[in-house]
Amino acid sequence: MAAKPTKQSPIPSVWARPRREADQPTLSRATIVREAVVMLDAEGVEALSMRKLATRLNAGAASLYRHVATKDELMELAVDEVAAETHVPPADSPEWRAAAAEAAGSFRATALRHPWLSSVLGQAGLAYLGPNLMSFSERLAALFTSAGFAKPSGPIDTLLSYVIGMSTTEAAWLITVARSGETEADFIARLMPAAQQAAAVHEHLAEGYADAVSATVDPVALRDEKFAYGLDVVLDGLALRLEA
Amino acid sequence: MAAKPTKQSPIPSVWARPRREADQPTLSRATIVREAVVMLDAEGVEALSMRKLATRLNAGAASLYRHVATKDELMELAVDEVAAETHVPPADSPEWRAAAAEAAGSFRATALRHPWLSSVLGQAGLAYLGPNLMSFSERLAALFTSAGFAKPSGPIDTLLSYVIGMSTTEAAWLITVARSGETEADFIARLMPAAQQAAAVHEHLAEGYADAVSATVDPVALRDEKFAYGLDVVLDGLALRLEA
DNA sequence: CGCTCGATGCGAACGATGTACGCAGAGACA
DNA sequence: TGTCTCTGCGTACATCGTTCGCATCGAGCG
Repeated sequence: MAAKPTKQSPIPSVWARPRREADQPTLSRATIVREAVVMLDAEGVEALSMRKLATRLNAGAASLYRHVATKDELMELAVDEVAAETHVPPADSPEWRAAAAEAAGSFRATALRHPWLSSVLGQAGLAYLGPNLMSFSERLAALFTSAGFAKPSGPIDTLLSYVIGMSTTEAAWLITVARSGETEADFIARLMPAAQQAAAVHEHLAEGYADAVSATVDPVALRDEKFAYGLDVVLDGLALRLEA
Repeated sequence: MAAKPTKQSPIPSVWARPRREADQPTLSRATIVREAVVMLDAEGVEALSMRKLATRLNAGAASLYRHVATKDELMELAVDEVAAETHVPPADSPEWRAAAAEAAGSFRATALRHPWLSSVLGQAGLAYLGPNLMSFSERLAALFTSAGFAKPSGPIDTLLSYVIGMSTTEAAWLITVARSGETEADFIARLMPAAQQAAAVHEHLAEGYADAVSATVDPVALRDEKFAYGLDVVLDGLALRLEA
């Protein structure tokens, strides 16, 4: 609605009156959250303001508050919205390790697809009660109990902590890269001198950086590998617990 | 300096002129960062504004920008400031597992002491190059290489990811609790009905919540235990890698 | 001793933000 | 036709991060 009415209210005619526009359905919690996610993906967390979001929806800023109590609440809804993208294999799959690995990878993938997610997860208002995150946990619980763990909360928390921690770090890195406007490889190349200088005092770190400089490989593959390594470590540790 | 001069510049007398106050040394990057940490600890991340911080330092808001380029930069400095509180045992300690566990616990402790840390870590501007965080990594690298790992970056990233993930979750929870003004136990009690209802649809989760309700134990001890479990899992996984 | 100069502090202002208030129109049901 | 509820929104307020230009200070130098 509201196809920008002119400043002064004009002739009070039915025809001049703004008509509900059919293309943009109506303002609703769902449309608001969906558009918020689009904006967050496109411009990051600090570019999302209630006013800009409202403008995108052909609405006034105050209108949003009819469907959403507060911006923080909007954020929680946005988190749960993208949580729907995660995928956990069914519990009856024969190999629990592969299933857990796939669930973990799926979480990481959505966290990297929506890098703002990680910044928001650390914020206060717990979105952990949202239906989609809930069902993610539930499916993990099903997976681990069917795998033989007596109490699945231990494995769940361990796996999720690792995945969240790694994804947060990666997402923060990706945001920084994106902000530079360069490709990841170029950004790394430009950052190396400073990093090396900062690491020069620390013998063990300097060694690692020296390696990194020679390896001009695909940075994406490098991150994938790093994630896989830690994931394997965690799953190994869990497997050990399964035999007792 | 500047003990609030009166609005109109009064009689231009030496005695009326504001004098440098000796008790509050001077405005400097160090004092600013230190006070910022105090405010963050006391009132959380959203309560820290440049104006309020300046007022606390008997200064004008604009003055802060002589020592700090931007608020984001201040935050990075604050992160590195508290990173100095972490502790890693010397590399030559006989038992690398105990040493790694102590380092991890130390990180978690400071993350819980400064719950705003986790929210900021997920934010963009990488503070990972700060000197204190650097030396934390360095000491971890020393520890793991001395333990026998060929390339310490794998274990470091794995361990840190787990610790960061778990601490972030815990800190977010603690912030929510603190905001309620209740004790953690009371808050849990008040939250249980809603959580149970939300979990009711999910059979495996409902089970876990049923457990939690009967266990009216110390919530702090429960969190400690949860952290220790996951930490053991990670260290077991790493130990496995050491034998190959 | 007097002058200059760079460093430091800050009042005021700008644009943007999240949100409260109260009115206006629209559809439902009497 | 009249009333009531729901939805949209113009306006306003307090607060925010940050910039600009000026005032002040102390050190160095002639």
